[in-house]
This record gives sequence, C-alpha cells and structure tokens, in this order.
Amino acid sequence: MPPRVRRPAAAPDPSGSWSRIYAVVRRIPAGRVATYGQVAALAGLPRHARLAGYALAGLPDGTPLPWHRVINAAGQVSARREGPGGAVLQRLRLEQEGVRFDARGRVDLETFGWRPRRRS
DNA sequence: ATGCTGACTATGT
DNA sequence: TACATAGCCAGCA
Repeated sequence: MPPRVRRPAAAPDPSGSWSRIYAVVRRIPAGRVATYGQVAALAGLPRHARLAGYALAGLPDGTPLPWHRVINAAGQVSARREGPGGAVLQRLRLEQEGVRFDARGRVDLETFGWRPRRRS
C-alpha cells in the first residue's frame, strides 16, 4: 500500500495550526528561504517543525502560497515520499528567484535565510 | 480511546 | 563530513 497523502479537506480548518503555518509562509519574501522549524516557531508553535512540513505537504497544487521557500535546517530541499517531482519544482522556483545551491544541493542559510524583524 | 506516520531537528558518534 | 537515534505532536484510521 503506497502511503496515502494526507491533504486537508478542500478548506483547511481556518483556526487550526495549519493556517498559522500558512500565514507565516506567506510572509517569506522572494529570494529568501526559511526552515520548517523557523516557520513553526514564528507561527507560535515551537518544536512543531514536522507539523510545518506536514501542513505544506497537504497543500493542493496551485495554492498561491510560496511553499517553495521553506526548506530544512540543513539548507536542503526535503525529499518527498511521493517522488522527486515536487522537490525539483521547488529548487527550480528558488533558483528562479536567485537562490543559489552549491554542488551538494545546499543553500547557504547565512546568505539566503529569511531574517524577519519581528513581524513586518 | 490507541497506534502510526511524517516536505523536522538537535545531538552523539 | 555523514549516518543513527530520540524527541516532537497534530492528524488520521
């Protein structure tokens, strides 16, 4: 049995944790990246890095959210269980915004990491 | 209610 | 540098 994709119902619970995650993701500027843990913390959910990834995994295709700007703490695009497609698209979008990847496929967070100055 | 999973992270070796 | 492990906890069956 292939793992089922958990997707939020067509309309994610507006008052749920996922919405908090999405609200933060929306603030990440183009050309910058944030880590899952960072997004969760900014959403008021420290230690919920996995939830951040979980929430993004459930996004329907075409969602107007810069989900591609969220990567893991190692500076890499996280692999999906469903296949490399999404990860490849993510990297392409980031490079399109000017984010550079090194030979190992990592982004220098010191250079491209988003540093929000308390809300904004 | 219980058990399992995961687009994670910090830590140890 | 890389790999293994434990901790994390919201959803879903």
